[in-house]
Amino acid sequence: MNDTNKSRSRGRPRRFDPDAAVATAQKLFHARGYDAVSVADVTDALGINPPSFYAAFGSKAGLYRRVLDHWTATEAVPLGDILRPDVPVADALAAVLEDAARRYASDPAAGGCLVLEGTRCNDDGARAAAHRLNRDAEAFIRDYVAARHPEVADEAADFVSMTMSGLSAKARGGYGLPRLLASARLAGGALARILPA
Amino acid sequence: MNDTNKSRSRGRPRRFDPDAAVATAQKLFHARGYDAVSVADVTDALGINPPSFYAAFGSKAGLYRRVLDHWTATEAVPLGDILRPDVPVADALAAVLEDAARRYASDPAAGGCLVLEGTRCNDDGARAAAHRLNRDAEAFIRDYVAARHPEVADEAADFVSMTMSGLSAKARGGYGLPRLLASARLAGGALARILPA
DNA sequence: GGTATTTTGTAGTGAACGATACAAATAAAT
DNA sequence: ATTTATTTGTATCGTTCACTACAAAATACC
Repeated sequence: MNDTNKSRSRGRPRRFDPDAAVATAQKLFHARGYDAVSVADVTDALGINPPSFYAAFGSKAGLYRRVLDHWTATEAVPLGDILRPDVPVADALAAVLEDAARRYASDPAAGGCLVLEGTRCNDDGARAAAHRLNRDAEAFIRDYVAARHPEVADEAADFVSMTMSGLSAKARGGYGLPRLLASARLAGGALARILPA
Repeated sequence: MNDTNKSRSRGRPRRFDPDAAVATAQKLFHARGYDAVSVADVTDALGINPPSFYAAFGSKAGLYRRVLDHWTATEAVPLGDILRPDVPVADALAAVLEDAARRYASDPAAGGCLVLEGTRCNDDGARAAAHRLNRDAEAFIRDYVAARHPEVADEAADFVSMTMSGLSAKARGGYGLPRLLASARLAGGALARILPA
């Protein structure tokens, strides 16, 4: 509201772009996990000092929340695109698993899914933020299945979610694309048994 | 060698039993994970002081290694019992997944598999120890499958391992036995497609 | 009983963590 | 040019971590 360009940026200009900083921090968090990345790691990578960091992001968890938002907008599995109403449900869910396998393996330096791995960190606020995103995704999948197969919606959504967690864990453990893809396809095939076209 | 009962225990006797201490520590590590358990947490739970702890276990990672040994001997999925040569491979692997689901859900306070969760901790030594156990289990499964279905041994072992990681993650996330079991059975069913009886 | 040996309790080590106090430095607004 | 708001660099703060030095206490051996 009072953030018009009238009273903006009086004084020394920022030496860094917050959006670019979020992208850099995302790489760090993705590669090493929330707990293993210190604020000093971030400030070193950005070439800034702690006060600038806290002025921009408030806290380590605050930066992580912005990283999660950036991730969901750019690199998360696009559930809204894949879960189409004109495709058999089993095929759509199998496509989600395949897409997850490809994304988790796309960056060998990174490790699995930023959100799923974030749900295991030791900071309450950061873990809660990641859990919230994960629950939203699970609910989205469950609702998609329920529209056509309500009696197995919970079972199918749980299985997809469980498989994505397993794929993410294995990606973090060093599995490459071929192995992840094979496991994802095997899991996807299982869905056809409870979700007839 | 010179640990005969001749030169044993001169001075004040131990106030705690190391074996019972390992069991107590196992509960702590299992419930909260390696990183979230401090040495102070352990010494408080045991009613001992840090010097006694370090005299008995050497280090936090040293205690963890003993906890892992105790776990594999008592609470790990008994692969040697389940993977029998007189059972169809697909059935045996499905039984492994079911057993894992039951074990991971058996203690609501605990979270998943001690070993699998340990592979994600931030201590190099502890993580390596957990990874080693996990690799051994994977190799055991792979060898079992290879004896009768060598062409799909890697694929099947990867899938079982990935599913166990997913089950453990979901157990840690709060899923109860019914949901874990449903996902485990769905995954087990997928194995029948590549492992004909 | 005296002595040797081991564990105990207290206290504290250095390092790393997330987060700040404070004043010099800088550039827009007047 | 002066003022004013903001960021910067430096130097921490307080806490927690894994781990240890040291001396008093307690028991087995002689």
